[in-house]
Amino acid sequence: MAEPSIPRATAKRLPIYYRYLKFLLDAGKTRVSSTELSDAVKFDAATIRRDFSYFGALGKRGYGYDVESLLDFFAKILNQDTLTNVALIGLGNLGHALLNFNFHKNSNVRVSAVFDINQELINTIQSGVPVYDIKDMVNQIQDQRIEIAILTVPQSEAQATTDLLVKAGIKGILNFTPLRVTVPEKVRVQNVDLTNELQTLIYFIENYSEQSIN
Amino acid sequence: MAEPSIPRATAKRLPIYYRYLKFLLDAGKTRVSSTELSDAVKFDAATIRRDFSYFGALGKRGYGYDVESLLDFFAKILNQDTLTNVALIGLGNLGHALLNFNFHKNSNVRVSAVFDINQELINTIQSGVPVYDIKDMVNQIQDQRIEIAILTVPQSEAQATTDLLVKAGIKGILNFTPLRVTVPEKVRVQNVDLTNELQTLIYFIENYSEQSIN
DNA sequence: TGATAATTGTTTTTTGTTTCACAAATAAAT
DNA sequence: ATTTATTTGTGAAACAAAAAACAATTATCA
Repeated sequence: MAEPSIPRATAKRLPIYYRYLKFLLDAGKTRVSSTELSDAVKFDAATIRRDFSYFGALGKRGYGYDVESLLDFFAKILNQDTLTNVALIGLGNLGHALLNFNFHKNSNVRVSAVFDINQELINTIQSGVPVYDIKDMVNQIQDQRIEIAILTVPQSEAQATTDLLVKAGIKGILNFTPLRVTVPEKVRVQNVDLTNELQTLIYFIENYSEQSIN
Repeated sequence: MAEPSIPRATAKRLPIYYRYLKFLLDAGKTRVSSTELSDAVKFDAATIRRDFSYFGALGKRGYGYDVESLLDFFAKILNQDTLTNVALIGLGNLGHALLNFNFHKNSNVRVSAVFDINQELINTIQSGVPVYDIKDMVNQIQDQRIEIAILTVPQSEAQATTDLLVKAGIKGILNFTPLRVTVPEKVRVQNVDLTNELQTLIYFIENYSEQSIN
């Protein structure tokens, strides 16, 4: 692949562009300007043009961007042709919700294995996905060549479970626990901290007047 | 309050500091250094010292920070003495999970009202919280003086529901829908986009070698 | 008590990101 | 055909955040 390494801030916006372009295509739109995109995705139009320009000249001056070809381009960039299997670790409240959350509907991601310690769940199929004993996690992840895990275990188990994931050779963890887990350099962790999001929102409301946090 | 307006990046870290300090206090620790904090929360020690210094000289050179007084300080900053009631809009998969997700356990936040369109749920109590008809949302939110909403309705309803929330005078929305909703300046939106988080994680794994995204 | 080690608070530097502003290119209109 | 309106792509400026570096201060220990 070896794309020219794009700024991180840009990389985080790519899936948002992709999703909205898909929406536009479905809606039958053939062209779109950076200003229109800006209205929809709420990033400054200049930011959008700059983001796109990292990948070359994708638009046409005086015209805008061709929806279909731009979408095709981003599909390639984001590897939308390849299905990514992810493991879900921990089938509590949030785990269940994420299992039913249809990642697959708008993306190339599918939960293909669930791990838990609850004997009642182990060896059952939940929402179409097999549930395994967490004791078999390392082997299963290796056998199934899964590289991404969604972590929704209790905080107290977070580090130990992460260590197992690392041992299994996982490359990325979407961490829903409030613990900031420790991993080797090569493993990437993306934290989703719901309590934190809410508290930050409250803090901003109480202490700032202007808009937008993201 | 009118604190000297702190950088946004710092503000986002405050709840994380707060939570970890609470953990330290519970564990019986009386002092902590920026280096120790750095190990736990994964921000550079210099960043942590800088963050704290926006609030004055909270530490002691050669010693570190006193856990209890630092915690007290952050509790005030984050208004931890006041309970914040939030409304949950939409009781689907994710809504249920968030209702059972114990925000209250580590924070001053509580879901105090749920709104949905499902007649089977309306006027029942779910996980200790009353469910109202979404038709009564504007009135209820105003009567109960709720200022924050968690939005977990289907994407197709997201903008219309947001418009109602704005009408009801809500000040902040934690938006779990993939739609980037449009709101007036004064209303703050924090987007939590799960598909996006996963796709970003995958993109980073495939295209970058170094660590950490947040 | 004096020397050494630890650790903060802050200045400076570096890095990263966003936005402005406008020339270049194109499309649309007359 | 020519003019006018649009819209990109990008250099430069502005802004924001992170990290390095280190003086100042305090603790600890011999």
